[in-house]
Amino acid sequence: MPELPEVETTRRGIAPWVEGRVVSAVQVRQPRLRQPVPAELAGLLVGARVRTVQRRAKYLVFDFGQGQLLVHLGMSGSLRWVALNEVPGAHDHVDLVFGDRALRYRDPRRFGMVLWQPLEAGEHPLLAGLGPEPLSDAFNAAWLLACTRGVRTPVKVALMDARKVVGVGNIYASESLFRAGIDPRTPAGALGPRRIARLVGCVRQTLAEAIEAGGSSLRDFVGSDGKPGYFQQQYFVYGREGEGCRRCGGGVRKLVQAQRSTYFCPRCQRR
DNA sequence: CTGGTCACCTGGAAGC
DNA sequence: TGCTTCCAGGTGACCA
Repeated sequence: MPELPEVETTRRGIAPWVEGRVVSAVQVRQPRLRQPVPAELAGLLVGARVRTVQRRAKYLVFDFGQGQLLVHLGMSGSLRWVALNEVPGAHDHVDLVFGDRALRYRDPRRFGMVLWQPLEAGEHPLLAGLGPEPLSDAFNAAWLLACTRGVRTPVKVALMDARKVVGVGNIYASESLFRAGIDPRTPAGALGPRRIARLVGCVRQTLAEAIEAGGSSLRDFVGSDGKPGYFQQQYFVYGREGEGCRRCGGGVRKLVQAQRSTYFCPRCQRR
């Protein structure tokens, strides 16, 4: 997916277009996403007005008053604001139509989701139990320290645990740990208050800078205005195995943790 | 509870 | 050129 910065960039890109507008039609070409797109989606949304477009973790939350449309972009999803007469491609699975324009959901790998949560049902189960937003005050050193005590999981894997903090994906987990000077293999519970505090700051800084940069330019991501053009962010370590560390010049190494690639500099990052 | 593994799906790149 | 294999931004479900 788009990691959190891409989701936030998408939100900022589409919100001005869809907020306040009324859905005139819904087109579902492929309902088989990670979870099925609700069959009654058109009946629920046609005639309803988008109040706000918010984000919780990597979910986009379209508030319609009587309920929320949750959109998760999975690994390869994107949302674009298109002219209705633009011919949909093979992986353009869902359109929310607003007059002569549409919000078009594309997702080649179909790991994403489009879900409906009625107002009376409260918080969606997938959102319940999520940890704090990384850029909120609730994600602080005291919290991370508390929820890593006794945890033997490598800190990189722990950072990607949504119960501890949401929105830290595979790229930014490696990047944050590089900035913090922490070896990704360190058991989370072995980090003391000072290093935990440093890590919290580095996570926030890494994500904030990426959002500022407009998200990273990745193969499947297309800007919400239709231009495929966020500039590629310069990563410290991600995807740079064998290349020189930008800080010390030493070789960046790659290892696999929990079936995901981790990149780090063994000289700059310590246990 | 924790920690580890698997599954879902397509496409692009690398390898032969 | 063409076929095969590997790998990719996520995360819920399942198991010991």
